[in-house]
Amino acid sequence: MTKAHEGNLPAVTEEMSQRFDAWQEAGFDAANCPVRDVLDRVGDKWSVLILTALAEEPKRFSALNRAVGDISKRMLTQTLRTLQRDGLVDRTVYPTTPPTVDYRLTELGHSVLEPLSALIAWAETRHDDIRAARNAFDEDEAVAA
Amino acid sequence: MTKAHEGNLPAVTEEMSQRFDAWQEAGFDAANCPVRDVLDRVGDKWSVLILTALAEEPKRFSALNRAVGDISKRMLTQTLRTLQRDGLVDRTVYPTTPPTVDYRLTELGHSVLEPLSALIAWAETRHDDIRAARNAFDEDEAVAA
DNA sequence: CGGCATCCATGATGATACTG
DNA sequence: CAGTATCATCATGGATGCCG
Repeated sequence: MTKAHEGNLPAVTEEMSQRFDAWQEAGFDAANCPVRDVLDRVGDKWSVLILTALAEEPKRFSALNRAVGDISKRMLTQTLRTLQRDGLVDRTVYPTTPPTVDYRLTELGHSVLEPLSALIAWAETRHDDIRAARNAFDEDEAVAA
Repeated sequence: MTKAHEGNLPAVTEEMSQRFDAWQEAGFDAANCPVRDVLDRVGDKWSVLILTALAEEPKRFSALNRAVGDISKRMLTQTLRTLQRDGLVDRTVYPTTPPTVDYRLTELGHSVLEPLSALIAWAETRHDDIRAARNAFDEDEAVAA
């Protein structure tokens, strides 16, 4: 019954349970939850990619479009607007013809790279484990059927 | 033009741009992207909440149902299945009548709490900034209209 | 170049009822 | 208790075409 993780990560475990208890007591209003707010942006299809693309230097709309790859102009515009609205990205228009617009991370946008980078690193180092678990699960399922 | 964030977080910035370059070179297959895999789970409506609820101790289905709050049995089942499939959660059935089932984090599940906790902490400390940015943005929009 | 408006397909989520 | 099955709904995202 005892798994390999008994007592391995007490600090974070403690942290998370306390957070959960706090949410419980506060009633946990999902509509106004900071975590949900952030995860909505982190969880959508393009935000993380755009944030990453802007990490090094500001980029223009069309440069972003090329950099991100197969994103449509519609989604690029929409995602950038949301990131801008949330204060993660700054939009600058230069009154040239044709118009020139560039996007850059704000201080807030830069600061989110830190926790985000940790999550991405976890994803990359642990992805093999996820894939293995997935294959095992699907095989068991196939046997059961 | 120079913002307050010039040269503030060089390490993470560097990390992220290198990651982005690596993705570019590799062709960035979105269908088989580790980050996308993780974000899909982190970004959905219930996974983080369930992971958090299971941080301290294993819980039974109905206990989870109560703990998480307004989740439907349907979504609880579905989310738990996915978490189990990805190897983050372990499901144990005790052959009693009526049936007893409990869910607990695997080592992999525990390990993701670390980067996740950092992201949640960021969300909670920076949420005021996000809200402020959002209000400012919406006001400007209202003025323009 | 940097968008916006429109339409549409898909998947995610919710409500409800039923079951071993 | 711990689900499954079915249907309805809604948000997300893609395709296309137009504009200053």
